[in-house]
Amino acid sequence: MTNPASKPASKPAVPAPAPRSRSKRSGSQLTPEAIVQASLRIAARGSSDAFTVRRLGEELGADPTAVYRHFRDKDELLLEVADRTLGEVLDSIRPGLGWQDRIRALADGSLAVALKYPAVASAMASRTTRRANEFRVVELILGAVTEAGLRGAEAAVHYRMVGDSLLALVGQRAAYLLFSAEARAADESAWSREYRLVDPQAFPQITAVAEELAGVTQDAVYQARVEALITAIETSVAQHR
Amino acid sequence: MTNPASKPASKPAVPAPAPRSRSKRSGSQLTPEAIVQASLRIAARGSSDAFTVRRLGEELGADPTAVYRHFRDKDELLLEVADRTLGEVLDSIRPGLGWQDRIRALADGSLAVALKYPAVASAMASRTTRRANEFRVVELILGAVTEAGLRGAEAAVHYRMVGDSLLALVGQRAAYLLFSAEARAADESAWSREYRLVDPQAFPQITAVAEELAGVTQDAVYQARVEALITAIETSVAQHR
DNA sequence: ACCTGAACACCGTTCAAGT
DNA sequence: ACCTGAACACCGTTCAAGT
Repeated sequence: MTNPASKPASKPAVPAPAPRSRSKRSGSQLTPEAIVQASLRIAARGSSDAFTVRRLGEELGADPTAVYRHFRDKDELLLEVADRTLGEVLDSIRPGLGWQDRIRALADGSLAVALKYPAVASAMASRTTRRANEFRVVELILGAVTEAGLRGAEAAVHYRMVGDSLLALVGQRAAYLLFSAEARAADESAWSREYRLVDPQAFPQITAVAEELAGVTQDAVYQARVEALITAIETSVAQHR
Repeated sequence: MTNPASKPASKPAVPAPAPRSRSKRSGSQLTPEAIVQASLRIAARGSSDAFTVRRLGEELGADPTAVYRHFRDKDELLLEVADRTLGEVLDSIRPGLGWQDRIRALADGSLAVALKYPAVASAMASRTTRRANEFRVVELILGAVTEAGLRGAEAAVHYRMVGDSLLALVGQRAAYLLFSAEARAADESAWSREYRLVDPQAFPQITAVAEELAGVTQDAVYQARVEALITAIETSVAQHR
């Protein structure tokens, strides 16, 4: 209902009268769907292939500017692509879970999809698609906080807490994946080396846990952040009882 | 001091012995400090002035490429500028607070500074400066989680949870501030209008709290996210007792 | 109706040339 | 030793021209 590619390939099995002359010239023949699919392929290549409209034209075998006949600008295309990836997230969540596990599954699925299409997740960290699948995600989170026991304004603000936090969390991970190997190496050396060489007088706390700081994994931080959201909901429920 | 025409008509009344020949030609005479200060001025102008090296050259009254004599690339300059803004955050935290209020003060200060220099906060949401003031922030957060009662690996992972979450939170708010007015309006209309027009059959949860969703303020979400971090630390302390 | 391709107004960065 | 300015390799987007 909300998807723009609403033309349903409606020609049935009966032989089409004219084979729709299309391979004539440059073979392009664009559709919004083809553009979205090409965008997803490029985004899935991660840092090895930038998601630019010129690269997109190449992938489509068309002039770079041809996409402007189907999308107002690159941002509108990005919103559509992002909503498509949200569909992948939703499809990955199996039914029948309790509210805590539903949030965990949403977080896990979001992270997996964000790492699959890092350019999309990184660009969407502060955005809202306002498209079909986003409404489904909102419904999912609201269902979870309601099942937990929150109502009204309390449910609304906790939905926003969860939604914004997950978006930021997976956006951060995706952006990290897009960094140059050099920048990532510098970042990791901070934890593994620089924090061990700090002045113990000036930084006693860092000195005390320098070893443990180097051992913290991204997955441990991810899990702590997701569990913090769940705990916050539980705490709010307990307070409003 | 803020005007770009920095030629100060500097010949004083009394003839200085050797006036350190500098105002000779183009009057630029760059230093790393002057470049950082100019960057902060530009960043403080928000979305009305993009933080580009060409704009920076203009602000300095020098050729845009002159900054490359003092910083390896734009990223290194950004890291230096970001660490400077971290100093502003630290200066805003008054001493003598308990660990919870220390985290709240850090969050409040970070938000204020992020909204003051949105281009910097937005670019740093997934980064680490590895510079002096960042070490001070790490020490502050570690001190808070230690005072709360966490030790070793548990303290380390909770430090990362707090640090990464605050970075993401204020980065999101800063990025939102940089959006075009048009994009912001579209975002707000989602909450105030589109969510009220949703199909009640397909989206019962959204329908139930559509009114409250429109009423959620950014400040309420911000507070919920900060309190979630504090609650997570308290919960972890209670569990490990 | 849709695609092409030149063109525009930007980016960050390099490098030979100036002083 | 430091700054300049042309130049390069990119961006997203517009628009007249093609078919």
